[in-house]
Amino acid sequence: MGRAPCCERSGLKKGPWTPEEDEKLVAYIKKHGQGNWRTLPKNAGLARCGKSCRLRWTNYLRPDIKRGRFSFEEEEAIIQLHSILGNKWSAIAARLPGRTDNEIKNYWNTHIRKRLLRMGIDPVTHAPRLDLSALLKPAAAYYPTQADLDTLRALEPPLASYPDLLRLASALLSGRPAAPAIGEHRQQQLLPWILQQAVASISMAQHAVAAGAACQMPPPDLVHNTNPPTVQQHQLAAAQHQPQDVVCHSMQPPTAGYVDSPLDVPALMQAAQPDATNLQQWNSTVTSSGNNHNSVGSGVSTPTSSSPVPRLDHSTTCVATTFGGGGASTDDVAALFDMQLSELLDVSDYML
DNA sequence: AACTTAAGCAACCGCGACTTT
DNA sequence: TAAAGTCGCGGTTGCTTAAGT
Repeated sequence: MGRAPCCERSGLKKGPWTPEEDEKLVAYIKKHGQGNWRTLPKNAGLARCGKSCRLRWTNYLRPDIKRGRFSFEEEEAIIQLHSILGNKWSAIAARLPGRTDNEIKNYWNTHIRKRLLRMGIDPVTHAPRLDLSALLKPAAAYYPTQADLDTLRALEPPLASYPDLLRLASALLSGRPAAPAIGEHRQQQLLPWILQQAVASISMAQHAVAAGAACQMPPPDLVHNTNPPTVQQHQLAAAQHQPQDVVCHSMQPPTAGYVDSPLDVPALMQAAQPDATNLQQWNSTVTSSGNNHNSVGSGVSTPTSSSPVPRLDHSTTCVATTFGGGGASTDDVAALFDMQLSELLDVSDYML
């Protein structure tokens, strides 16, 4: 069944198309229709192979092609369709009006695939690479506002440099043997709260710095500092210099809507050894400032607050996702959490 | 300002499926 | 029925541009 590749003929041009070539191709197809790609280039006066012409037309020149950034809805559709169809880009494109298979394929490889990997989801099987369902579900319940994301993204040093926060989160999620057991349900409920605290803490610290406060913490310009300020230090500094014109929506550990009984904070602090002292101070600062509504955090959102931005809704996104029983150990999850907390928050690409 | 690196995207290539002779 | 021809798909490459140093 041998067949010579159509582009092997000598003298045919390759590479980027010129505006003149585009014009010729469009004019010909408008007049004669697509017809026979093999004979089209010759008839249209193009020194190209038919394959190249077809590609140029279907991927770029076709009048019904939609240009510009993929919408959140389109991205959701791609993920869902891919979970069902796999790498059948043409089949996926057929369900997304105005988008080409090539465009979807490129977008998948450069954006979606990376994001799924960051979230611990295998982009091929759409299953978690570890058993992260317990992490992803509460993360999905937290809807960062644009202000939240701006705060986190502008953070110097980055969020990952806050060992106290990360350690607390890891301890809570791993349920270390030395600590009182923390139920899976509680762990799921705690993650959004931890993320909220991160945003609030950082925001408070930044307000303090902006106010030019003389405080007990090192200056924020610590990119190269091997000992970045602790959350506690930020909190202490911020508590002394709270602006009065902003309101924090929620600075308390989750109650209604999140947990069905009060948090046992001392037990959690015990779980967060060896930095329990720092964390206890930090946490008490956080919780005590929760009721006065004078604390800082211009955009800390609660699950019930309305958010102006598209929401990362895993219940929709993962509709066709199979959460297999990964069987990862709690240490695995803790290690992964240490590494990926900040990345789990990186949903800024969903912002328009 | 110059250089390096990374990201995005258009285009190419090889192959398989389908159609025609 | 088999060879030849055509088309379309998916993987990959390489160019361009933006961002970082």
